[in-house]
Amino acid sequence: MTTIKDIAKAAGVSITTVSRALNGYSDVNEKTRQKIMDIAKQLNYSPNTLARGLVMNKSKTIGLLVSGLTRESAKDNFTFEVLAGVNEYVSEVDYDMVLFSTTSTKQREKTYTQLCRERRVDGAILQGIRTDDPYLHEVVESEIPCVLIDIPIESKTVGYVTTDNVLGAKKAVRHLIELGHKRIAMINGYEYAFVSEQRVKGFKEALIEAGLPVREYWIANGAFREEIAEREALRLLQQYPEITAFFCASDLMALGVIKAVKQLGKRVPDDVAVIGYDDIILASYSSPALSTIAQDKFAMGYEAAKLLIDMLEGNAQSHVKILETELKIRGSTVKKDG
Amino acid sequence: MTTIKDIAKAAGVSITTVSRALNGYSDVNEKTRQKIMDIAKQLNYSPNTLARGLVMNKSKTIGLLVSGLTRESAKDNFTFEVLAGVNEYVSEVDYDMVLFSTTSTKQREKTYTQLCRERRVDGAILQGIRTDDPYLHEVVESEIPCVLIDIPIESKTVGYVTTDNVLGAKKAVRHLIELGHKRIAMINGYEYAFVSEQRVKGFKEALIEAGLPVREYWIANGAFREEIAEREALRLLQQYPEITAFFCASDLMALGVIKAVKQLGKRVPDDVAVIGYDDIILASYSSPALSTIAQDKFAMGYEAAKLLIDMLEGNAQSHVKILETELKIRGSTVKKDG
DNA sequence: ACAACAATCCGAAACGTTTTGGATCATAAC
DNA sequence: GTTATGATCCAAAACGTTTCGGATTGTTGT
Repeated sequence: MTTIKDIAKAAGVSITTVSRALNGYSDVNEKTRQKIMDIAKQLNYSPNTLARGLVMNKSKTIGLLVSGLTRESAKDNFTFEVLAGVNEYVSEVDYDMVLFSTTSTKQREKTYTQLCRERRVDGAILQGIRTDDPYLHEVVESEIPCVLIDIPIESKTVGYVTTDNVLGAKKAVRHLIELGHKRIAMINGYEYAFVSEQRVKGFKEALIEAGLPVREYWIANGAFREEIAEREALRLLQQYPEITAFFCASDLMALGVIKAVKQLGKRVPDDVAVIGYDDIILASYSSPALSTIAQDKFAMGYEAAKLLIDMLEGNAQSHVKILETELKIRGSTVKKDG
Repeated sequence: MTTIKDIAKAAGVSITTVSRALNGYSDVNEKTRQKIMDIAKQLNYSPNTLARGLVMNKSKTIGLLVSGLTRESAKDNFTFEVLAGVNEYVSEVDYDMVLFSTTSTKQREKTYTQLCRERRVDGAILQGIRTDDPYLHEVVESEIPCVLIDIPIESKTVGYVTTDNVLGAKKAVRHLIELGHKRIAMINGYEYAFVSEQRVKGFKEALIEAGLPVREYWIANGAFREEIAEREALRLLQQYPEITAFFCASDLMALGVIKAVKQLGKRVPDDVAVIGYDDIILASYSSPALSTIAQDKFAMGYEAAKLLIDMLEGNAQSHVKILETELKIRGSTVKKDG
């Protein structure tokens, strides 16, 4: 592996000059620079990022900390698309991305902070972690710059990107109401998710706006899991057969709800309408296709990376980025007659 | 950030001793070791991997080179699951993974090899790259240890993991034949994919085994893309209405074929049976649910990482790992009557 | 002729580790 | 009493880069 030293020897200059030539400093003669560049190419030189990182005290690497990078999480292509978005921006600006995950079977004994510090990442993006995750506060309180996805914490070193989940939920519920639904239930995620708080808030507000009663007992938690949502929907439908529509805090749960409806011999959307949240791939392929609130997951990753790197390089205007959501009407919601 | 030097000072020993104590060498007194460990913990010490990597000349990091980490590729959860598998093993053995992708809009001007050498990855896993990708040979010919997914190249530094695609294809076609199909078409991927070569081989062998004619003009390339497969299937079905079944080299293409069949007013599986390959998430959610040859994508990633790291640490028995496939029968194939 | 200045170069230190090749000392063997 | 042995420690070099503070020229202005 050729080093700066080899180039220096071949070019008959000092390593200082080689370094400065390669890095575009102005105090090196254009002719020597050319010569050095040529030799570097000819010797097939690649700089050693470890050495550089060591002396510069930064690695041009960011960490993506995700929880739940499991076999099953493929269904929910959220993580994947965020990852793709992060990767996209990161490679545009010549950073690298290293992936950390907590779901290894033998629970990793090192904390996020330790991981970040050992690997000398310049900053981190956190995706999919619960608000009660102990690591969350550890990271936030450490001085490692980070941006959170869907958790609104802001400080000198932490920012976040999210969507307006209250508004998103409202859009969904208003849509159901416009279709003529008056008896709407909700399957939420779990307590320790910021988006859950927000979406249920939007749900209630939309009902109130329309002059409809808010029935707490028509709100159930599905833990963002398909089967649990199915079970809860089944329970609600049996207990309260008058329900005509479901608003779900995730598409995966909406799919579970659809199963529950079918299981009771009812039809979607004619007997019970269902609307989800996220717009995962499955949403448009299920039958009936799922109406949903679409989030641009790729953009969330992209913007998170952009925000983080802007913060790292000291040119971040703001530490928060709110993205738009969009109502997608498909087959699982339809005008209610009668 | 506390260093080994701080610990040395605090403990009143040399940095050598600290290093050796922390790394479990035997030539340090148990009492001093304890003291050093305590101080290290108390000072919240994390080793600097950059420095370590620099002197040891290895980074305990592997690169995952994927092509096609785009928004759209989420449909095809192949990449994601492989990634999850790689991540799983890598974190089990305390390595790290950095992601490289070629699909950045502004084509990354650096080659894979340069990326690998700059970032000082110890080895690389290549997934989803075509056999005619110029980078492929570059990587294979460089001395960077790597393992390929679904490309059978083997050398002192190169290994691969794949499945038996000939057998897999045979299983699929035999299944169709057993159901009574005699006029079977195939939608393949593209020329520059090893798996395509193999699957079409299996397709033909299965036909011959059963004494059925091989009609080259019933084999079309769908480029692993849903719309292209749909178009090709449409063309074939119009030109040869006698076709009663399709074997597709990927599930995504199979979904396209199903669309084509429906578009012609025919039904799946009654008029035309369709079987895919991969067992992506969508397969079990589409309607009808797609029969397919399942590959354990997570395991492929896991085994690739294991193989690579075994190679790196000099204890790889073999450089190749072949995984099993499994026929999954769902709604898109059914006993043919008449 | 001399000072001032710009252009171009370089030596050496620094970053935080690991490792080599001893040094020191106490104990055991002769 | 001397020597060998083992236990425990350490100084210094090395990894490949960046950068600080100057050194060496040649040119310009007076």
